Amino acid sequence: MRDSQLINCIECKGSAKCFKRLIPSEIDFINQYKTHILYRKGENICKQGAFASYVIYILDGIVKLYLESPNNKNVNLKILQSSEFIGLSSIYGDNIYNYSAIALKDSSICLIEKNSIKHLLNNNGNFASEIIKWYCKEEKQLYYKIQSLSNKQMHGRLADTLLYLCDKDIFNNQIFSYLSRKDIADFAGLSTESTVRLLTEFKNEKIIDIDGKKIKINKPEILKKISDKG
Amino acid sequence: MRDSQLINCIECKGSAKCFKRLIPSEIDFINQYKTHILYRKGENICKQGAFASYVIYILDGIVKLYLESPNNKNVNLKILQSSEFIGLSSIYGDNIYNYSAIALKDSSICLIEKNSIKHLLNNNGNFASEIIKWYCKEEKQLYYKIQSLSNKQMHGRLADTLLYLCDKDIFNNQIFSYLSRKDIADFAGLSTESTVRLLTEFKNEKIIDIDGKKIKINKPEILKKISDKG
DNA sequence: CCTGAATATTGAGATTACTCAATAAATTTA
DNA sequence: TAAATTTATTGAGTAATCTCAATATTCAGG
Repeated sequence: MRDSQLINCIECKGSAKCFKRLIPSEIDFINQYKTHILYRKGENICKQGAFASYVIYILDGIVKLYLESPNNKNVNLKILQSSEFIGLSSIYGDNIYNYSAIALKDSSICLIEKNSIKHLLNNNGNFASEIIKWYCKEEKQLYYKIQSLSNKQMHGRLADTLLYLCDKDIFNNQIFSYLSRKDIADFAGLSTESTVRLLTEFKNEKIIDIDGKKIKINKPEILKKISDKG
Repeated sequence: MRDSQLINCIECKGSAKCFKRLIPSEIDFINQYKTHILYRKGENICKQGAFASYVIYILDGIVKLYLESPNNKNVNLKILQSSEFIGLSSIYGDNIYNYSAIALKDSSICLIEKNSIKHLLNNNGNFASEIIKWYCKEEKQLYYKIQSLSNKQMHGRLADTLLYLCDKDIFNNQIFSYLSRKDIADFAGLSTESTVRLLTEFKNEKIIDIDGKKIKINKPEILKKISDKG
């Protein structure tokens, strides 16, 4: 589904902070090099290892970013929503996506030609600065993830995952309705069974409430303590 | 030890690619906002959680970057050498270092005022682009690390670590003389004892050669296979 | 060159977390 | 709505990896 004609960058409401740093002629420029697509729930938006000739921008939707391994296990990196980029790093580097992304619900996506973004980066330091800001945040999250995965055991890792997925500043509590137990497990780096067992344990200790797929944190302080202890 | 007077950015030979994108007046500018310091082996160059008011640039040396956890375990992120930055992400973000760095041998370091870098980023898209290039590479490495830590078991993780540390394009084979078994363990996310046992195992299978601290890969194909299998 | 401290190695036992299998619940499809 | 499929849950056994303790080796300082 393609409708570049219909959606115009100039009046686009889903515009990220960095686009606000562009002057009108630059917005016009980028408008020529983008395509708009609707992805259905469950569809792959990008595939780890595939050629990356455009940068993906989420206008509206929920997308799961994850890494695939040869041994057929996945790690979930993060959930992306409106106004977020996928595949920025393909601008430089290998011309290949470093991760896979899948739509968790129908999602409205813009594909932007890599070279047009590159052009803007070279010519507009303000725009580039915003992108660098994005990388700063991103980097910090990845460090946090590495720390969690390598230094903590099950309880701590699941606590980290729940604290992330229950963060009100990022998600509304609907997010769990899009996630399976395996999704949660892949965030925490656990097997699905271990995840289920631990969730029940947390529930029995009244740390969380479980209602079908919905999970709610009851005692964030305790969960934070579990996260810190590892 | 401080000698900004002596070392001048204009004729500095340790200059990274991004600095080559600066015009003379900009180099002059940055020259005013930097300090040069010598760190001795074993000294902390930056500390996770500490205020970050400058960006650190390695003129010459070997530096270990690592994450600390509340539960007193470390993960090693990477070894940095000449012409590399530390703490770039503090430019935006929290004003705090997200990791610690320690000198593995006497290292010559430049401290550059954060705001002067920020100024250049905003005004020189070419410079900013080089920094973004750096982030692209960085991000990829971090993904690889996450994948290794969360999807692989001991053998695969140690194989990844050895393949990294033995990479001729990055290090000469001296690098191991600066690393303890615990350092290697912290790269692979293993206990020191498990690391030692596995190294012996690899040695007995003639996959690697061990001579004291020095480690050499004998059969890279096999090690890669172990890495892939996880 | 000797001595004390730090690092490396090995073994045994304990713990963590996984896998496999069976069952239950939820969701989709016909 | 019923059947088929997928997802979630639970239990039991097993594999992976860690911890602790003992010993050996290396390294640094006097």
